Amino acid sequence: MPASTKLGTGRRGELLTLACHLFAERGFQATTVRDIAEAAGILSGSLYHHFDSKETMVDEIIRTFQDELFTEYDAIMAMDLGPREKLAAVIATSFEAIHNHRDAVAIYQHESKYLQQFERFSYLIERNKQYRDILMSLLAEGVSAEVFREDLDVEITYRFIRDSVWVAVGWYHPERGLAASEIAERYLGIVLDGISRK
Amino acid sequence: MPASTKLGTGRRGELLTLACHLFAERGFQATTVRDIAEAAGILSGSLYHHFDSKETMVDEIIRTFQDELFTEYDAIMAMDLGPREKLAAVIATSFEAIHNHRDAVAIYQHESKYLQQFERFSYLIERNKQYRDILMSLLAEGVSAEVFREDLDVEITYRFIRDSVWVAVGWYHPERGLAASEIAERYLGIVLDGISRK
DNA sequence: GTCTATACGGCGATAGAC
DNA sequence: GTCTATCGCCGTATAGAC
Repeated sequence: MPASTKLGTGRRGELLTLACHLFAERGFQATTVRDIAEAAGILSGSLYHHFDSKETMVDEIIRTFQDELFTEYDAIMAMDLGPREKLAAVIATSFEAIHNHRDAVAIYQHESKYLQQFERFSYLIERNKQYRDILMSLLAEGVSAEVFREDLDVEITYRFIRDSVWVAVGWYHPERGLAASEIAERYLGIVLDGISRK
Repeated sequence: MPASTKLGTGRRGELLTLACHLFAERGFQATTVRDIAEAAGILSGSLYHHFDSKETMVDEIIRTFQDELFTEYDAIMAMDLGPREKLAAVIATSFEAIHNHRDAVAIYQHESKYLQQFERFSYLIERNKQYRDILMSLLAEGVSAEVFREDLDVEITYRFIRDSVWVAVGWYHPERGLAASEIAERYLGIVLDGISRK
């Protein structure tokens, strides 16, 4: 499946996909409405027939992506698995999201801090909390269940996993390398067992 | 030592420190020369008595920081230590850089990709190569010396360490938590031995 | 659904007075 | 070393014709 396919159908969806690609590549602020219009072969004024503003575009892109992603996380959390297996599934799902929605992940990764300052994007803060709850609860549960080290710093480990997974969007390009599932597996190998020889 | 202290003395250094802070907080593009001037209590035109352009400012900030950082890396690589100890020292030095030069690290972290497109900042690409050489050689040496796992994916591990160390600038604030050396130690605990209970 | 034309503001940068 | 004043450009967004 190509990246970023679910941004709606028709002309609106097409324009959103183009915008998504440009936002991911150049950054939200650095991408002008004229850039987006040019990529679509129209003039900037015509964009406003489809969207209220540039902010509306990025809003819709991020919302669509996050709604799908967290639906998948919820499904994993509802499964009858141990914390180690759930953590593995969450991480695998994250790498698959990078695979399937690379542009949207990149936008979220790079523009989230900037966009959070606007009321309109307050849901980004909610989603951050939700993601934090997922990872922290899995880590804590894993420590209790004695599958993770008893001296694990849950807070630092959470941040460490969160950051190191999502920044992979900066270098992971499935078409020129490993599949998402293989990357996830190797990543898990490091996080779970470390790089030291036993 | 407070963050970002070595940006020169006198008025020029003061202005650079202010700019450094704003660039780190709001981003390079989102920070206007008027913002910087206002923070300094002067008008935007007056800035041009000290600097050619906004680009000159960020250039000087990044160069100063990187020159110091890589001097430290070079010193570590020249020491008579094994790969595991050198890796530990490189990582500890990186966390100390986040501690001592948080703003400069944030700027490098967030603006590097954007700035690299200008010839003026081609040294950023050189520095990336240099950093990659340091980590990759340590990892490869560690595998040969049988201190790291023989099946280690050196390329992925390099990216993983690079990314996860530097993104810590987004959340690590020494004044409200652990010292840099303690963070480095816990980080190393995860990377070297993983989170699984043995 | 797109174009023409344009408003309006903020941007980086400059020249010369003080 | 700073201020006054301003230039020229480009940003988002709008109104109305086609």
